[in-house]
Amino acid sequence: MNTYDRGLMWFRRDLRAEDNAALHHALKSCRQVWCVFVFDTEILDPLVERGLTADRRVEFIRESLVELDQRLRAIGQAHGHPDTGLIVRHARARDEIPAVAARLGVQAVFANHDDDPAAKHRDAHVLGALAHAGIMFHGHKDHVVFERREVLTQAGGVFGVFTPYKNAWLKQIREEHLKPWPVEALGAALAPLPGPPGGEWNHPVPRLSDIDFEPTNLSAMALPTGASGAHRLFESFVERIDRYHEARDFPAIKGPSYLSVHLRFGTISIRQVAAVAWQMHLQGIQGASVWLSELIWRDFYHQILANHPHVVERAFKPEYDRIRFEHGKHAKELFAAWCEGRTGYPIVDAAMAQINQTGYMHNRLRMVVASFLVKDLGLHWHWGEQYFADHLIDYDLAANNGGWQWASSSGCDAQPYFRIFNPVSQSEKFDPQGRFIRRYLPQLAGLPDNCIHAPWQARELELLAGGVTLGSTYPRPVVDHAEARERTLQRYAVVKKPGALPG
DNA sequence: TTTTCTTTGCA
DNA sequence: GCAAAGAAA
Repeated sequence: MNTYDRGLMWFRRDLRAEDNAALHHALKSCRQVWCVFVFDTEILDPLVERGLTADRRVEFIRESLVELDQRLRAIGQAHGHPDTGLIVRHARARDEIPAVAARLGVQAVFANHDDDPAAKHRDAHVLGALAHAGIMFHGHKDHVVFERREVLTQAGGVFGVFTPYKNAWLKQIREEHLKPWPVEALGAALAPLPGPPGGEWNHPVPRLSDIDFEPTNLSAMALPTGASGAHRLFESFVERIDRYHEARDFPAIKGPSYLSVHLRFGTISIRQVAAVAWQMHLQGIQGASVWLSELIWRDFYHQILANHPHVVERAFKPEYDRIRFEHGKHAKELFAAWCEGRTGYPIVDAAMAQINQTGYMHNRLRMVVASFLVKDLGLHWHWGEQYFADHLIDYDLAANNGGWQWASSSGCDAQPYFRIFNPVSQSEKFDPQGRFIRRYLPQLAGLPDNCIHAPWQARELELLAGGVTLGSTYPRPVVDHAEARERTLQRYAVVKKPGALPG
């Protein structure tokens, strides 16, 4: 009945032991399955070399692996196999997976698709090495609802605009696309960990220090890790999902699901959450429809990256690569001010304080600070993209790149280049009482609501009463928005094709 | 998932 | 003199 005697399940961005496509298929088609996760030195060593050894993502992964290991043990135990669990390695994954597969004598390796260009490159290498040893490699769709070329235009092309993509997605979706891939019932195929307990192949999940990293403030934050943490967040989000459409744009209130990091690392199944959102959408619950749209954006950007991997290096729209951004000494100073949250625009600085202190930023603010970096400071969107990549706990190449290309107007279905956020009106609109600003910029907390969005316009008396001294306790604005806007319109004029109408 | 400027309409 | 509506970026 089994296709294989022995198999290896390789966990990557799918750190859960439920509704997991590759794990399901491994357990179903092999008599015995080992489970492995590799802390990939190809990814981690550069972080160590750059001194970025306090990384919330590494800690999130580590905590989530502890739970995954426990869960695999519990499932094995329920089937009378007491010695199962997760093998955790710290090595170069492209070499280690073939080595582990050979050591365990498996006939097949199972993993879920990862369409990041670097991951695809790594997987191609692994597949080659495995093939050389006569071992099969099975990849499965798991991370998104529809991947690669599953949603296409009537002409058979890849969608480049969101709305028609979304319409086609909604037309195509069926219950069966969201059915879970069960794991628990198949647990009898989980193999005992090799070697003696405590040995190289049978040890607890390493501590951060074992892999040259150090703890962050993750444990102090209200961000629960692992599959159990994801479920808690999802349960509490479902209670307020009917208000999502009204609440999601206001960073001071609890509008979002806060599931992004869990979807990033697969501690919750996209099918599970999309099924709930879709059912509620069909019942006409507006908040659920809007949230489902966000999940479709996620699929959209993943299929853009899968089909147009050049977006990592270049603008989706080639003419946008003609734009000359600032790059001199002054540009670097402006960039440092943006990174450190001292631009003088409170909403921008509060948002940068949020990412710096927590590794998270509210989505409305991601748009605001991205627009500010590109269209107020005149800096290349790659700079901001890289900063987010280094600091966001939920950093995902497809979504982050899509977001920055959108903000810089260079991407698919991006906002038109002349759509330039005004940081003050965004602040007034989405943080009207300055509650978010006060939370992250306590030095401005004493200002009245009507001054907090643009302290440089406040009267001297109000600043004094609020305990604010511009240029000392809080910076003056590093650029004038109206002037910057004019410069940006000039800068972007090069994308206009002669004779063609913009937009 | 916008902003800004100009025009229009009403007082 | 203002707000609403419309056009342009």
